[in-house]
Amino acid sequence: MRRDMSKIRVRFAPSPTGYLHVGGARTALFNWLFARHNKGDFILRIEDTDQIRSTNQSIDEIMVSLQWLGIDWDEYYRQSERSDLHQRAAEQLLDADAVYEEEGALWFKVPEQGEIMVNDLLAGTVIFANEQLKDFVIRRSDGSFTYNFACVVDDSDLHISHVIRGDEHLNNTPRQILLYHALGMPVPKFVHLPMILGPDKTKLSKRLGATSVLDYKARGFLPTALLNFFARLGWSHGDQEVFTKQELIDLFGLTAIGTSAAIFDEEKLLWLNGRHIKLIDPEKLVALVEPFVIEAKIADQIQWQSIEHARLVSIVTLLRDRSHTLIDLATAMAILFPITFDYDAETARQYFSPDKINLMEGIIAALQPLDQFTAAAIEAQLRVVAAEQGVKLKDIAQPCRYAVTGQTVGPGLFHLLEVIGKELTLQRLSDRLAAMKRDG
RNA sequence: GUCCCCAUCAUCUAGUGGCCCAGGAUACCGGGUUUUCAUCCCGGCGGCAGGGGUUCAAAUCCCCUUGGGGACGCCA
Repeated sequence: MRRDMSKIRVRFAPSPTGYLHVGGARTALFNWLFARHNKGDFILRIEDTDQIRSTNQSIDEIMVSLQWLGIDWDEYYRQSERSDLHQRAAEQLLDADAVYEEEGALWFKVPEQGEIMVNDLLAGTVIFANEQLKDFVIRRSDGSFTYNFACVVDDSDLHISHVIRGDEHLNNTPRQILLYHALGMPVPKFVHLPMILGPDKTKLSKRLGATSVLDYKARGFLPTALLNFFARLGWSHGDQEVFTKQELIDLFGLTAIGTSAAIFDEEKLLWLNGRHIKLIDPEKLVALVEPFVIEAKIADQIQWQSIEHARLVSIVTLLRDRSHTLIDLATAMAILFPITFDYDAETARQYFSPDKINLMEGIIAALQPLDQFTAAAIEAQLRVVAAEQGVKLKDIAQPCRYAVTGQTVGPGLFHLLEVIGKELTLQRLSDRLAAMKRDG
């Protein structure tokens, strides 16, 4: 087989012992961006040599997570299916007298003297003394191969050009280099990424929870926002904060990666998600928010489909300015559906007091005759009512808004009413008026 | 304990010896715009961990201290 040896080939090599968390996702992203930027290959290799802890469910979840993020791979391998390769390499070391057997396990002999130099593209040259490395197992007594060994054999066999991985692997690197040398294989370039720490400043762990990529999906984050956020944890491009996926690919480079660990700050992610929600095509936003509307039981499938598509596009365009997540957006969309609001007693006293009955009647009378229920027409009519009643526009707008949306805050009222539609608007206003008369 | 890595506002970061008595972003606090809230715009708060060097000049280079993190498995 011929290969272009200069081609950039990187891999993401997760162990399938749990879900994909944000630290792993960031590592995957940096590898992927590096590959895509350089027109190289991105390989997904599942490191499932720990047969006890590895699960298929975990493999599925990792793949689903990556797919959702939009990180696609060019090749896929499972380390456990490559044991023939590992076995041959082990025998090669056995023949070379580089390993010895003890209690059924195969141990690699580390020279007692000397030192091993790691040339990391980020950390620079790091020197390890052999004496503190100690011999290590490459094949367990059950016949399976350990991480350090399988990793080296696979990276070598797959012609990985750059090993881009978390900082916590830096200490493994001298052992791996020793293995490359013993196997007579070329050593790839190493890039050890600074870690992502939790809010407590310790290593992100699966035990801590809430760091799963899929959790962020469920909480209404956009994959592009997450990608953007992950990229900015350690990587930067001047003062730019918001990046599209394509910009990330175009601009990404190893030299712009920092060296210190970063803490995962959800506040900023929330802000960034809001920015991406404003950036995305409204048509796509409609499709993205639908499952959240259904999930939250704001509307069922039938009700959702009963709304004209154009109205859905209009409403998300109006509502997205104040949405940080798709859940925010879905929640705000409740006004489109025939639900009853829980009017807060105190707020209702303010807007629906008996002295407001004339006002409410005026609003209804003004909107009732409109044939074209458009924002412009609604605004014109409501301004007339305000003038006639001798009050400010807000004194009309707020009671009207509260009656029709159950909220005191929201998008511009005229456009909002247009999207909600004449029927629902008038029905809600009439219901309120009736209640005001009854209670008053 | 041993080894390794790291060190600019609370947080993410720009900064590769002079352009920096340090810039941007989030958060927070004011103000403006608006029918409300948000968005948006303007302003404010806030940092080069400490100490030694090197240099005409250091956030930037070197050393030490301190602090933080990681690794020390027949886990990955």
